[in-house]
Amino acid sequence: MQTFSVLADPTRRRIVELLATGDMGAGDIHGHFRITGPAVSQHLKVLRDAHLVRVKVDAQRRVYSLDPRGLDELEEWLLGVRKFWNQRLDALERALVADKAADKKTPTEKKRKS
Amino acid sequence: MQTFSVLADPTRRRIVELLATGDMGAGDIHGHFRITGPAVSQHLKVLRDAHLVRVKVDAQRRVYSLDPRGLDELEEWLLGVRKFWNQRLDALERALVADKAADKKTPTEKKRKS
DNA sequence: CACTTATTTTAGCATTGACTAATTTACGTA
DNA sequence: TACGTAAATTAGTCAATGCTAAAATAAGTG
Repeated sequence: MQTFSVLADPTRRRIVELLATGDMGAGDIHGHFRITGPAVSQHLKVLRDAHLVRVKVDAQRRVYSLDPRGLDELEEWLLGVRKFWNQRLDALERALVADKAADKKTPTEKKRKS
Repeated sequence: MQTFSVLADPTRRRIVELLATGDMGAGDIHGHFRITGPAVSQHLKVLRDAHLVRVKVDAQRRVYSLDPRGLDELEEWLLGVRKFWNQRLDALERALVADKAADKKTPTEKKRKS
């Protein structure tokens, strides 16, 4: 999961946001930033390696577009964490429901955490 | 969105994954890694500042748990990007459908990009 | 109060990584 | 082939950050 460190850079995040709105040549991307062309090129290489963007070569122009694989990987990690997290919350809720049921049988006796 | 740089560190990511399965004291977390206690403590501070975990003080023990806010922020960014991206794909599909409809009217004449 | 346990804070070091300037590669055109 | 444009690569610098060791804080215990 290099995806996180790749998107940790604000410039690279903005490039992804930019490409979400439409495909774009390397020069066009460069136009949105104050940094030099090589800097943008380096960021694009990192994004390519992480499968967050892809290139289509058209003569000496390179047209960049979003690659869904990178974002998918991100989402999978997020879902994985949430899955375990929700299982815990569900178990907690079941315990509370069971507790409430026990209360109903002996309403005057309050249950406390051991 | 410091969330990405915070989760860029693999140790911090594992701490989040760990806490997704259940709350845990700082010492218990430390037990899962080879690095020193202070290193873990520093990571926990970073995670706290990013609202990815929170602490409950119990005497000299600190019990850590997941804080949903951090992950929510992450998901919002992801959804934002996907939103624009899907809008583009939808527009593209509409164009293709319109193109196909035009083809139906004049089946022998193939439409090409501009 | 001295002592132990649990954890954080501080200081200093080593590595990583983002940037610029200079060079290189690749393609199209006079 | 020489030239111009588009983009990538290389080399070197500087700041950010993760680590350890040492010290500090805080709470319970003899």
